Amino acid sequence: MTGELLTVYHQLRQQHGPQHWWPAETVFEVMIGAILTQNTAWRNVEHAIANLKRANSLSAAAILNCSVEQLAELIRPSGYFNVKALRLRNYCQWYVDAGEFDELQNWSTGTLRTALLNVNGVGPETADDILLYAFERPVFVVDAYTRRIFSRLGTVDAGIGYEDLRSVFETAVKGDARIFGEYHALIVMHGKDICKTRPRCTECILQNQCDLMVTP
DNA sequence: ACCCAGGGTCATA
DNA sequence: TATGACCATGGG
Repeated sequence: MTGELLTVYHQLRQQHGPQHWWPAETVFEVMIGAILTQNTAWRNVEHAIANLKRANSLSAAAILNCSVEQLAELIRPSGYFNVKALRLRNYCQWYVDAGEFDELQNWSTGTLRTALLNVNGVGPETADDILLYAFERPVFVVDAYTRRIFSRLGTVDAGIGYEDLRSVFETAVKGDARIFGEYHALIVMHGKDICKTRPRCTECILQNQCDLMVTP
């Protein structure tokens, strides 16, 4: 990794320490969590996943065996429960049809990404979450924090598109999945634990400007 | 009471 | 291709 992106990585790493993401017990839990966390606080997703576990429904077969109404009720705390229930079903149907992890593991990253994006309810960020944290492919997950931080630092234009910003990171970072995962985790952690609650806190290392993270 | 969170789809111009 | 409406809970 080189340049400003390396500098910021070290600053975030020094401030927050190692993250060891994604918080999940299995690769399937990563996939479900990636869908449930769309525009939703992770805390709410934890409740939904706990409900699925309690109902012994955290598997593709169990989810496909539920009615959408039952599924929606289980994931209610994660918000958008009606659309997300359909998205989970769409994903699980594709996953089972494709041969699940043991088969998908053999697909190239490009083929797998295209297939994921073809599932209704899986967009670029969700696909990259799954590619990185479930399949351990070296892709960078771009989120709202990434664009906000690096456009304000002047690294990229504020209106840069998802694919262009992903390309900037993947070109500069050039590492394995572990480093991509740590970087994304650090960006999210910086947003929700420090800058969100303490605008202008003096502990922030990003040019001493925690207001970088405050919504414009 | 108000604001937003680890997005994505669909209709419209 | 580019905006806008819509989805919905829980914590600050």
